[in-house]
Amino acid sequence: MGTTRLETVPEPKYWHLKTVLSEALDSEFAVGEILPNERELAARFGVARATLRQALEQLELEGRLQRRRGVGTTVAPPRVGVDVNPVRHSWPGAPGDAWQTEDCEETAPPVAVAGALGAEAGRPVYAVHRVRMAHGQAVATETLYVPAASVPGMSGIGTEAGAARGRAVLRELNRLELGGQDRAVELGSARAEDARRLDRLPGAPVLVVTTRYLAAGGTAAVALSTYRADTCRLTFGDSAGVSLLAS
Amino acid sequence: MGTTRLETVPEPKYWHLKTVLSEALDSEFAVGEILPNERELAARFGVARATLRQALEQLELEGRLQRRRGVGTTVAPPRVGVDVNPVRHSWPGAPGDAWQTEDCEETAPPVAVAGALGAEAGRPVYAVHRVRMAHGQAVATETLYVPAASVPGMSGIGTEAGAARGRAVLRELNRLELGGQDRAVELGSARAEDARRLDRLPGAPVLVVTTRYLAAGGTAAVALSTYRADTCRLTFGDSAGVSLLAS
DNA sequence: CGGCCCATTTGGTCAAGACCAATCCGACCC
DNA sequence: GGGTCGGATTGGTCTTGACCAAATGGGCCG
Repeated sequence: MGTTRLETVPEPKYWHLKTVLSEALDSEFAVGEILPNERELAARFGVARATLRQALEQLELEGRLQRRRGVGTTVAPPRVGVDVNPVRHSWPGAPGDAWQTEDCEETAPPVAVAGALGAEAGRPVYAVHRVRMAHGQAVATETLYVPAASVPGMSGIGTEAGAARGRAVLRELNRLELGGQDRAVELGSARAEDARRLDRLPGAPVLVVTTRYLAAGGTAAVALSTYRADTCRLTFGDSAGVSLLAS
Repeated sequence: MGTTRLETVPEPKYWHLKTVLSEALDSEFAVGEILPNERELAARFGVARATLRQALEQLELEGRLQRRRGVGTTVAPPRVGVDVNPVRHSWPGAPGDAWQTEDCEETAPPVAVAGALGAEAGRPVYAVHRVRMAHGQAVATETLYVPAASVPGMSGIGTEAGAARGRAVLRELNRLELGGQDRAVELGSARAEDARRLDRLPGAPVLVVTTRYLAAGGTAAVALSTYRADTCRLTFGDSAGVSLLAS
């Protein structure tokens, strides 16, 4: 990464800058390596720091960079493929399960959730909070909403601790005959609560996955999952889901 | 939306601002309505224009707003659900097909694509370019890579026009026994070419879908699709994929 | 030695102002 | 009537400069 000056070009400076940096990342830096700090990079390219940051933000959005206040900007490893179609036996307690149940509360569901649950609207639900780990870091949070009426075996542990109670809900739900799933994926920004769990700043880009678990009687449960968009590639199906983005 | 002043808060101003604006959008604005311009909004909230823009960018990322230079900032309609699991008969020519084939070229595939195609690496492929329409606007672009050897019936129309040639490739591909698909979804930023087709600025956030079409002999084709992240909610399965994000 | 504290480093936030470029629309001319 | 030119409007880009907050690491103190 030399002391290349930007010329007057029809395209925005930050866009050109992003291209230059991207090529430099490919050829001159190793994963995990730390870049010069923003003030020095800006000076080296002859642009304002704000302009440089615009380029860095794009690269971070694409999962090429990782920035941490007080530490620096490092080259990010390739995105990790995360299967959103976990086979049934990978639910809590089973081997290979990457989800960690953290809490469970009995509450009135948000309106959107109540609507998705159909006839069960307005009735109390269990909200089970889970976190998904990959490579030692949290990559996703999830809230699973289960109508209380669907898991009748729960009455015995009404006041138990959150995590254990959540595992019990999932165990009961696992006993039901589930007829399939129904998913949607969209872009969102992390709420303060999710950002904290994912070790990100509020507003960080996340992939929001909405799942409906279907049963004979209708919708057995719905889940709202948020995956770190910078580090995750969501896969559907058996393979690892090769990325063609490098092309 | 009154002349509310921001107080000194522990959270960033743009974050608070985003919350205030978001609530105002829910209660005081209709879809399609145009907001006051950025300079006036900034003055009204007593912040710098850059700070206001940070809040607007977040809201645009979440699909709440739509901004167009020279026009203004308008309230965006809810995201449109787009099924990425099109049934087979919806391929070109069939009724209900939202894809429009635009061009087709015979070329050497990018390395990432060659790798995904396995044994066919290095061999020439057809690159079919398509655009997906929804509600009268382009919401996705796609490049489908098919090994030339897989569609032998093409020799007769080698020099034909792009779009017609592309449709022929798809028709031939459709004759093969396809064994299923394999998908991955990740966040990306629109390349200049895709941005132009999607009526967005370069770097706009997109959902990148990588699809492998499987056949008996291995991978029959791969597709790289980019969906407008601001306007699309990708759905998998039969239902419309209700969004719980409003909660 | 062990733990606390503080200066340094680094990215994050914010301000004020300038100019650029896409768009729109009315005035004008043919 | 219809096309064309030109300002006015609006979001997009860029600069300079300042301060804030998380993280680190070295040094001091018990």
